[in-house]
Amino acid sequence: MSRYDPSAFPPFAVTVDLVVLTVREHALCALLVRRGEPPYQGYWALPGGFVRPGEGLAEAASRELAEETGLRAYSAPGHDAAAPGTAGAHLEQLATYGHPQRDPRMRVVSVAYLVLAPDLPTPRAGGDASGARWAPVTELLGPNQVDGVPLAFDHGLILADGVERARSKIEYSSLATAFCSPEFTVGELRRVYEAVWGVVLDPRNFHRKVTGTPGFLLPSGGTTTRQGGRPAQLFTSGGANVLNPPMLRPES
Amino acid sequence: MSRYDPSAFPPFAVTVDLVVLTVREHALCALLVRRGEPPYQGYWALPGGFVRPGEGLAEAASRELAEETGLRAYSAPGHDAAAPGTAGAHLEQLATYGHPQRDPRMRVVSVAYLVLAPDLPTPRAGGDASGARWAPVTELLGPNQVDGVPLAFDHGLILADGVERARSKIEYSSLATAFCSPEFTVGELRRVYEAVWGVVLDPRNFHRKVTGTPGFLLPSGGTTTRQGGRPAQLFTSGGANVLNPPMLRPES
DNA sequence: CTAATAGTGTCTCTAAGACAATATCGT
DNA sequence: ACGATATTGTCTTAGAGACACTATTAG
Repeated sequence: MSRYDPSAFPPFAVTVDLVVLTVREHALCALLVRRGEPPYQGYWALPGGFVRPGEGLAEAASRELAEETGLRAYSAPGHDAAAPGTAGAHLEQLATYGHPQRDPRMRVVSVAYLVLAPDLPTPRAGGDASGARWAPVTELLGPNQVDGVPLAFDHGLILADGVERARSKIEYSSLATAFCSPEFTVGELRRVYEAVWGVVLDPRNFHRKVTGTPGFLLPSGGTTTRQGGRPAQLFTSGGANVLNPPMLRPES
Repeated sequence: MSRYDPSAFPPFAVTVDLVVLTVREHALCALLVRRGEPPYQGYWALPGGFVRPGEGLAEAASRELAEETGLRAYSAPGHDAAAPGTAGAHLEQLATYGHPQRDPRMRVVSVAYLVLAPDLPTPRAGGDASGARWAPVTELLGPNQVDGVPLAFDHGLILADGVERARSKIEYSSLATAFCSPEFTVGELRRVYEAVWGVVLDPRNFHRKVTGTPGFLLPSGGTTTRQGGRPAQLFTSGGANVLNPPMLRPES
């Protein structure tokens, strides 16, 4: 068989799976859906589905995200305005999983995408999922499980990779702002870092650092007192893709 | 159609493409093969090929690498001993490319892998390739081309992503040692950084930095004078996956 | 000897971490 | 006033970059 012979290719199914992360109540949470049919019926799984003919991979991920959560995603550059009543979310490709036996029925290659979203109302169940929930990732990692039951397929592994990507990427990019509303305070951003890394940060050093890193934050002019205490300045993301100097994770 | 209905999936072909990088004569070079058949007949392309039924993705990448170069690859953890007469190479997944029209004949999703190898004898042409060569990446990037002709398919984009991954990953990992022979000197390692980043580094500060970073280098005891001048200590890779503090790319 | 590369030391400056102190709100 | 959060400032220390200097080889 020649290298690119189109008439003799082995048959594969291609799916996308989504690691959708948000910060809720000071904890990093992942979106799970309950499978309504075999295999793994009744198990919790990552949202996802088949890539359609003629549809790009990121496009498929974006579509599945909208179907299951109503979220509108923007890929890395060029933040599309979100439609009214919906919120924007960061979307990027994570990795591809293609172990021959990862699906018991047939050969499935799944391209996983990572989505970072601000805190949202409880997800709506969409598609074939018979339920959806946010679960704190600390409960899902380790022996990956929900109430003692692991996630379907290799989704525990995919989730772990997604969480690790998010934890490392907020070090050297302004991606942590994707977990915040369009306007946010330094304190809110700090609580995002604390939740994602699972650490406690010094508010004074954090403030000096983020406001002193070029391109990280843009003052929007307003102030808010929604956290109580002295009113805090509001910022929007400066959109810098790479932070210099980077934010450093403690205890390393 | 339900989310994972195995009887109604759209047909995809799945391939692997390889971005194989090495440092030759103080330049970062990529391995290209010449296509022997349409489409893009006569164009230079990345090595690659179909994933076989029952074969994992990394396994397919490893097989294609061996077929086209004789290189034996090791995935990130657990460096397998290379077979006699062959050299080991680092292999990791890069990204997946699935634009619906990326192959003019049919729907092909390609999982790209990044391979970092020490300098080697000129590659042997294998498989259907009617030729193979190392090309400096500085000539291939920008308006991606070889002698004014772009690479086949979207391989220019894949190559650019692979080079960027290599450039950023040697900052915070000991991966640069994958470009060196098993035993190497600090000067040889510095020339790797200079070639990959396209910069000139201060030999004195570089020496202080790499020898002072825990887990980066292990003294092997021997010395060599293969560079001329005062004999240099030989080191092996310390295997640290994450460098702390990281190597910093100048001019940022 | 000179040329070349290896390796050490010294100085300056940036920035991280540990705090003290002040500012401005809700109650 | 009190408690909470925001923000500024100060001190100490680690580490990056510039660069003088010494060490050890080949020719």
